[in-house]
Parts: sequence; C-alpha cells; structure tokens
Amino acid sequence: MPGTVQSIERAAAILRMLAGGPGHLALADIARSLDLAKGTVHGILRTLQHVGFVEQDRSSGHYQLGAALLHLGTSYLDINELRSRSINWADPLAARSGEAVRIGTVLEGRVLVVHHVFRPDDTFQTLDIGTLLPLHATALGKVLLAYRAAPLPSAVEGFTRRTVALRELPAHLDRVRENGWAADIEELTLGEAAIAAPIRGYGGLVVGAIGISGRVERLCDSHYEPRARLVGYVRNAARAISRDLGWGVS
Amino acid sequence: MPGTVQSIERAAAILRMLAGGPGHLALADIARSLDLAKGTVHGILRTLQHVGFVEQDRSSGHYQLGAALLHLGTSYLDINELRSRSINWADPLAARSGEAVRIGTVLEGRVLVVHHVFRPDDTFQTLDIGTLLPLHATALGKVLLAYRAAPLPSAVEGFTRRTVALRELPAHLDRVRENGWAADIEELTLGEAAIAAPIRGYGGLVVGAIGISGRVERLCDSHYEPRARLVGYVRNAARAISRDLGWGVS
DNA sequence: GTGGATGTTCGGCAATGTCGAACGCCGTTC
DNA sequence: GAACGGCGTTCGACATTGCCGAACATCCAC
Repeated sequence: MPGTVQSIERAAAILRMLAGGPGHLALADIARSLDLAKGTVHGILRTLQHVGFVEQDRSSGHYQLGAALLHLGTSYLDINELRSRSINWADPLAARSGEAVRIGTVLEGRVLVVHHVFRPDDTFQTLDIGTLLPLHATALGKVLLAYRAAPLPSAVEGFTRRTVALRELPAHLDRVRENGWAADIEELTLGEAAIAAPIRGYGGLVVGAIGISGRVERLCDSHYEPRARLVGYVRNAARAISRDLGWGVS
Repeated sequence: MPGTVQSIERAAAILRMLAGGPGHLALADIARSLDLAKGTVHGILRTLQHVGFVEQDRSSGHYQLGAALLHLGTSYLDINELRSRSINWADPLAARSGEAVRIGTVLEGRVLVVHHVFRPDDTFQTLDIGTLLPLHATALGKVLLAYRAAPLPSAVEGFTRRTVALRELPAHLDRVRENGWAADIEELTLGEAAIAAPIRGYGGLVVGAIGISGRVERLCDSHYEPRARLVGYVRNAARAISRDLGWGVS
C-alpha cells in the first residue's frame, strides 16, 4: 500500500494494542511487540498523550488509552447513519419481542455493536455498544458473513459444543441466505439464543444486521427452533431500516 | 514541544475536526482549515482509513469518522478506573435520589461524561456517555473548576439568563470550595438543575465529579435552593468513590 | 463546452522521524 | 550498601520518510 503514513499506522497499532491488552502497558513491552526502538515508541506515545489519545499513569509510568477517544467514539455514533436510522425501529422491536435488540456492523473480522436496546424488563443488563463479538458464533455475525459484508474467517474459535465448526460454516451460511435470516442457539453462550436479519443500504449492499437475543426458552419453541413470530418481527424491522437507508430508491 | 510527531498531531487534528463538524467533511475543507496541502491531507486520510479510524462515503468522496474509534472509546471506558470504581455507587445514588446520575472528568476545557445512570422512571432518556458539557454552566464542571482539575476558561458562553458570567466565576468557585459541592440551577437549560461533588483520587487530587440532574422543582426547595437531603446523597457518594480510589490510604 | 469543484497521483527535496546508545531513576538482589 | 537489571527518558546523527505543489481524472453546473 503506497503512500500510507507509517508513523500513523504505528500509532494506531499502539492504540489497538492498548485497547486489547489489560488496561495499561509498559513502553518496553509495546516496543518489543511491535519490534521498534524504545525511543521511537516513546516519541509516538508522547504525541498521543499530547493529543489526549493516551494517558500515562504517573506512578508506574505505564500507558493507557486516553479520554479523547471516548468522545471520538461517541461522535462516530452520532454520525453513523446505520445507527441513527435504526434507533426508531429498535425500540418497537424490543417492545414487541420482549427481548434485547442489538445492531451490528463489521469491524476487523468481528461484529461491532453500534446500538443496543435493553430487554424491556427491569433486570440488570450491561450496555454493550462498542463491544466486539465473533462473526461465526452470533446471529448478527452470521448474517454479515452470509451476505459478504465480511470475508470468511480462516479459523474459528469454539465457545460451546454447538458453535459451528469452520467446515460446516459455508453450508450454514447458504441456509442463512436461503432463509433471509440467521439464528444462534447456544453457540456463543449456554442458555442464550439470538435471531438476526440483514440491513441493506443504498444499492442493496448489506451494511449491517439487526437482531434480538435472550434466553433459549423464550426465543425457541419446543422443537428448539426459533419462533416464527419473533423471526417475523426481526425481519420486518430489518426491512424497515433498509427502506430508511435508501434501499430500493433510485 | 520538542520530539512530538507532527503527522500524528495532524491526524489527531483531522479526527477532532471530523468529530466536531457535521458528519462528513470534504478533503479540501480539511486542507484549508488546517492550512495543509491537499496531497498531504490525502495521505493522512488514506492511512486513517486503512486503520479504520476514518471512512469514506463512496458516492460523495467525503470523509467521516470510522468504526474502529467506537471500539477504542469503549475500551477506554473499560480501563478507566474512575468509571469502574464509580459504577457501584452511581446506581444506589440514582435509586435514593430518584434522579439521573452522571460522572465527569475534564477533557480539553470541557466536562467529559464517563458514566450515566438513567433516572429510575420509565421516561425516555438518551445516554450521554462520551458527551462534552461546558465547565462553567454545569454542576459537574464547576466542581472540576473549583478544585483546579481544569484551568479557568478565558471566555464563557451564555446559555440562559442564569448562566454565570466570566467575572462572577471566581467568587462562584470560592463558594463551591467553601461548601464542598456545586449546583447548577437553570444555567445550562431552563427547567433543569444539578448538584455535584468532587471525587478525589490518590493523594487527594480531584480527578472527577459525580452529580445528579433533573427538573428544578424536584431538586430545589421553595426558596430555589438545592435540597439538603439530595446534597447529602451526592456528597456521600463522592466520598465513597474517593475512598475506593485510594484517597486517604498511605 | 467550459469553468470550477471534487478526490487522486506523482516526483523531487529536505525536513522529518527514526534509531541506538547513553542517562537517571527505582526496586531487587546479593 | 553496592551492583545489577529493569523501567521511562533524552539526545545527536543519519537517511528514510513524508511532505509539498503541480498536474491529473472526474464530476457537476452553468
């Protein structure tokens, strides 16, 4: 890739490393992992600190992510068209289905949750906007895979006994395309299931997915199959959002 | 500032510009605003796009913030000690006071909201984690100003007739320090009030503020003064979080 | 057609950021 | 208590890096 500014790429690599690691990291560790001179990393970190993307723990000297990133992240949410168009439809879907609603896009081989509506009861739930989920073990992710919004993974992680294996994945995705929706039944977490459908943007391209998730008993019938009524709700919401996004208009 | 990597600073400036502007911006506008050559900005944008910090609208060619920032932002939330220590105390405060709770730190001369608990009724509220608020017109901000967590502004914006003016600010902050808490009564939004108290970290330094906000009628008594009961709740929560953060331990 | 936008490419120059070694500091170890 | 190894930090020299500006390809409006 010609013309790409390497100091910025290095800075981004450092930020990703800080986001993935356990809170704070030592300069020397970063330098070692990225195979760079300590002095080089120090210069980049100083700059990142200067712009607020990184903070330094005064006592240990270690580095961690900075507050400015939080604001940039939420600014992204405000901008994001997929999210803003979805909000009006996510709430009714949660109300009708009685389950939590999530909307996701692809980011670096995983599902990025860009919107989340809590299940409409009063149980304690944690907001997972900004969370990354695996593509192959979630209903949202399988939709995105099936409609080529993300490249097929070359290896997959197993979470439960029901997580689909790599060699079963193509056939599985074929069925998703046939049906027009995907399900995940205890493939990521025992006792949890989900149903999702594709959101299409301008030109019919799949740009995201919307789905509900909750306890298996509620989402599935006695045959361990997703309830048709809920599937219908999800697909209708997906279609409505797609329409809002300009799919179908010339 | 010697040794600061200028391409990274420029990249950060572009990101901040995208976050502040209206969604998407044209390359030429960015170049003009930052007084850089178009080619230079293009190279930086291409790199930012490559790392996912920026996305390009295929049809208009304009640039906007990218999805990777959302994940970095929420990673920051997971790391942030102020936030993680606060969560356990914010919920009880919301329950006891019956009002929305927010926790803020300083970012670039404004208050960054790092945690937000909704008012415990079922009215519709929007999550404003990641939002930036003015320092001088919010209870959270006045606490941060009073305890020198942020430098005094050189100019202030007026929002309502009750917003404090620049020349009144020092005396106002003196009173905040005397009391140990701050209030904002219709200074940012008509009909809304707030009460906040400082959160101290290791060594007694004020690292953030916690406060409640809601309708004036509920937060204030008939003399238009914050209700002592609510002030007590807020101060107690602030003290509890400060203790959790290691204030007072040698 | 033409003008003025846009984003994009390219080559040459030198300013820029990288490297590596040396520094100061702190905690542990012997 | 001195010596060691670890940390983050500074510095100067080298040449790689990424800047600039002009030219290019497109598009839209007039």
